Amino acid sequence: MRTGEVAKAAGVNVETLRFYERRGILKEPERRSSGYREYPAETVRIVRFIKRSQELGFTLNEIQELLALREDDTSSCDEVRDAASEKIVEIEAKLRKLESMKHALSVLVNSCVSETTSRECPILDALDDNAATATLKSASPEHHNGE
Amino acid sequence: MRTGEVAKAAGVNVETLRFYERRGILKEPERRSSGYREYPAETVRIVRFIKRSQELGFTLNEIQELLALREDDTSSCDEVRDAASEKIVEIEAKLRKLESMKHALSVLVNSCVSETTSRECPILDALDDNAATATLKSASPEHHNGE
DNA sequence: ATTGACCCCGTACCATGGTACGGGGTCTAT
DNA sequence: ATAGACCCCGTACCATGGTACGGGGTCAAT
Repeated sequence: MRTGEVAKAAGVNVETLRFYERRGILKEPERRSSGYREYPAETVRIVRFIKRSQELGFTLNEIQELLALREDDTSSCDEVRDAASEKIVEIEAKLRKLESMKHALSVLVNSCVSETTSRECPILDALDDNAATATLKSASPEHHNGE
Repeated sequence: MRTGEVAKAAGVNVETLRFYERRGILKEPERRSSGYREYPAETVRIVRFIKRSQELGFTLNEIQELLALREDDTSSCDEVRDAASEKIVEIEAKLRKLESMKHALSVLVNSCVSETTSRECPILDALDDNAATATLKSASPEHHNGE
């Protein structure tokens, strides 16, 4: 497939493909004698994967790691397994946060349905992971500077 | 609370608070006669909410909308309910994607445990939402340019 | 009344993730 | 053989979400 085809099928800009290649997230495809890139069909799926992953809050670096897990025939199986497990943990954390966010919004919707005014804001409540009390303590220097 | 206190408690930079204020995502706090900002304790929770939401792939604009849902006493309850419902739908979509991603990684981990080589990459599979066939069709101009 | 920790403000800069531009070759169809 | 659609490359630019800087005022303790 040529760049335009891949781009269209994946719903991205042609430039984006070039960008991903420069970034190293897509590996360099074959070239025709003319210099045109010739992508394997798989590329479309990879690009979609990237886009979806981004929507879920993964950075390109993280996505690159995820993609590295496949095609990692050479390196040890243990490494791959560990890396994947780590990602699973991250994903589970995201799932929990989303769930609590969803819950908060549900409460909001319901309170809204039942009464016509006067609801207390559940949004912040539900997203305190250490809950209520933490607010007043001011301490706990929990940097999540991570990555 | 003063800026430094809020920043520390929320685990962000002081500059970030100023930035959020400029951006309009945090409303302008009271000022002392000296010009010092005097934040309500609640601000800490708001800022944490922002940070967590970002990790889940929400943009500051979206987060601003979410925050607008609380404290929307003035406007109609219907509006708030609708907006919240909309967000819930978005969140559910994210949840599904994360689940399928998690599943893909689990498959990877398991295949890795059982055999020591030769696994076919489940990562891309699991994240095709329209699955396999879509790849070869090239058509379906499904822009998710969203917003 | 001065030192140190904190706050103010404006402005500049940074990384990430692209997008756009523009001059040029390629490829197919007429 | 020439137009129109596509591709190449490099470089510049953009929005988002901050961070850093620097010159200056504030505040509490000594």
